[in-house]
Amino acid sequence: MSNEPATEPRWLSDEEQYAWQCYLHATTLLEDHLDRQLQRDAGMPHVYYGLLVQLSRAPRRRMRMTELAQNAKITRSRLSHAIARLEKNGWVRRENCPSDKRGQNAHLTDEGMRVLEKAAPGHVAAVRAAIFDRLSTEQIGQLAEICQVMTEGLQPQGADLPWLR
Amino acid sequence: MSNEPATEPRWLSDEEQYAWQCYLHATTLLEDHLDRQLQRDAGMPHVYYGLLVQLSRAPRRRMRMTELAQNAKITRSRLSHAIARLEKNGWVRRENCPSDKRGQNAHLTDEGMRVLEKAAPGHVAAVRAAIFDRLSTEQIGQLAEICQVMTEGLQPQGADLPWLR
DNA sequence: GGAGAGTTATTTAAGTTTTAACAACGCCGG
DNA sequence: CCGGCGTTGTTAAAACTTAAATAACTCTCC
Repeated sequence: MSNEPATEPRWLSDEEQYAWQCYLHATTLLEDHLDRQLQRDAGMPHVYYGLLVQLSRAPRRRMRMTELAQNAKITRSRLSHAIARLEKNGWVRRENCPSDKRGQNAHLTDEGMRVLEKAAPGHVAAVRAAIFDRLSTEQIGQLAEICQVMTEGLQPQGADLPWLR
Repeated sequence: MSNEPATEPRWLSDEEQYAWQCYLHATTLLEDHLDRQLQRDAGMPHVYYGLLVQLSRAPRRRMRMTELAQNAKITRSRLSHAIARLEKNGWVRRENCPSDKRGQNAHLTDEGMRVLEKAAPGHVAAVRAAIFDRLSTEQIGQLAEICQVMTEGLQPQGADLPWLR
């Protein structure tokens, strides 16, 4: 077993390097932008908002911690902290899972639902303004396609597909 | 001056919503992946690595703090902390700016350069494996184009273009 | 049934990021 | 020259994330 690179590393071509710069700039700017927008208008960062969205779409607004973490692409640890905070806000409550004594369900409260409904229009508007009102229909399809390919390569091996929709 | 939305919010279409999910998943997975890869192989997160890259490309491996922050798309505060950490590692050193007594130059040390050179091949390989070896030439162009459009809408108004390359 | 292995969720500590406030300096106009 | 205003970079405190360790529970297999 050896660690040295099998060959001279294949560097990025000019086009690739350029695309990579563009990608990094765009994604960090967007994430920052959405974080600020939501922090200002809803009092929480983007990831936390995403958790509420997930819960709002789940049956009975409840979801097991692990499932929620997987859907949101975050670690269980991070989720624990996040839910603790959201619980303090009164937007989520924890419940013991009846079928598995280890388990917890995160439950979006009515108040959490209200907060979400109040924040959603502004958030959608921000997302629109940053992306979908700027791209052609064609480009939106291309973006989805590209991101799918990326995800395939990054998804932990054997992650249970189908993973979206 | 009123705050209510002028009209019913325009929600995302199915295609847009799908693309948005794909985007969020792909970008968070990639960022996590690169963070882990670099943490493991180079002892620093992706953003910090990006700072070293910027410095390595600058004349005399030096750059003013504000300029570095702008290029890396992070706040000056965040940069201060980051440079403090990198300085502790011996990879960067601060120097007073001769022309402006308020200013500081971040200087990539020889040791920092070695760390960077050692980490670069693995990092490029990871980026390749996640993106560029999976996308067609056409898609790479599309990605760059899309990210450019996004960036245009997010760049702080009047940011001094031309901003890349 | 029970040992061993895997799963679920949390906790602790360390590291990172954000926000707001601040000190120090440069620049411009009177 | 000097007062006001903008800039540069840092800092303190709070918030957030990560990594590793842990307690409690389930599952598998004999």
